Amino acid sequence: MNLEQAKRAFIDTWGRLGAEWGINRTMAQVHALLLASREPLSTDQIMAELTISRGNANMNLRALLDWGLIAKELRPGERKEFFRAEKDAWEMARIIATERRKRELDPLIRSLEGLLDLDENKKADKQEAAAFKQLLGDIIQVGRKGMATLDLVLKIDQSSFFKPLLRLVKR
Amino acid sequence: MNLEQAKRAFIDTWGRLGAEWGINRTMAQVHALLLASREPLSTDQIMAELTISRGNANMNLRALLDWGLIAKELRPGERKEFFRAEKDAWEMARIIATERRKRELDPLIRSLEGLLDLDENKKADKQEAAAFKQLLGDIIQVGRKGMATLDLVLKIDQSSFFKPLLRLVKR
DNA sequence: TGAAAGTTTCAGTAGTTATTGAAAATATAG
DNA sequence: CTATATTTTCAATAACTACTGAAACTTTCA
Repeated sequence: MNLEQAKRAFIDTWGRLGAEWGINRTMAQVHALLLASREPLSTDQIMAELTISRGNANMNLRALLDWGLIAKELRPGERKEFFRAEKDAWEMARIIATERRKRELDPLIRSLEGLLDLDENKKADKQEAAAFKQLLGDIIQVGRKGMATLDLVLKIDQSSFFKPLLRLVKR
Repeated sequence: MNLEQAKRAFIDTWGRLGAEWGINRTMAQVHALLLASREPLSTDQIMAELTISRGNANMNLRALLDWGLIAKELRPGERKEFFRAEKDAWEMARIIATERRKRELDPLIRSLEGLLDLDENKKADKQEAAAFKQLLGDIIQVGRKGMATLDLVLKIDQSSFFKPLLRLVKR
């Protein structure tokens, strides 16, 4: 397998991963393409590589920008916009985890918490309500603990502090 | 908000969560319904509660069984099958994490590893190939570390050892 | 063994999400 | 300011996924 094939396979795999975890397949593929590319790419290059339409490319590039996974890069004298991916794997993981948490987990936990203040009007409800509240409480606790651990892991790792610095030096 | 409304809201929220994280919405709703229910429920009860068809109910019940999130329960003298959900939140988390990892993350990491043994035939490739391999290596490392941490968190928590025992005593 | 109760399968369809392509909007250079 | 390059939007449609309902199958009981 040569480099070109390996890159293709990577784009494919990353796309599948995205689809499985609730991220648009094309968005993940565009991300992979930029990750695998030494140089930043223009919209037209991305369209050509992935054989997707301009609209599709534009939409997914904007989504990636919005997540903070890629950045625009302007070349002096060029009118086109180029895109470059954040390439530090830990930083990527941090961004993805933080974004998904912000967008999905936090609202979820908040709405579960909202369910906790139900009032039992009927006497018969009491026992059942207690069991239900216990369940909600446990789930919320697991959610919290999971998030806390994630934070810890992502913050503690040394490479996330040093690699960005290193990259600045290398350029 | 009374208990009935809170349960509805819980089913709704859990369903949304499922959809966001790549699990069939109905599957998550059936799961939530069983979680919120003190008694085990039959297929017909589930169909009625969620207003879904028999086929749909059956499909998603089988999927939940397959994941190990619910169990069949037979009542003496009854021909119908009843279903009961695993209710320990930590055990649930463990099951979901383990299954998703087994089904999705492990194959992913294996295929990324497969990409590592690419051969650079052209001299020009060398440098680019090195960068690409570095990227792959980093991603694999992050994946591994994430999984290891998850294992640790889920194994260490005391409640996952003691709660199942406790439940046996309570019955 | 046959009828009744219950479960599973699956082709067709509904519903949802992603993609296209062309038009509108915006930005740049002369 | 005008022409041109580039990006953005969005209605139409394609592609995909989930759901239904009825038929086939299985199990149980008399």
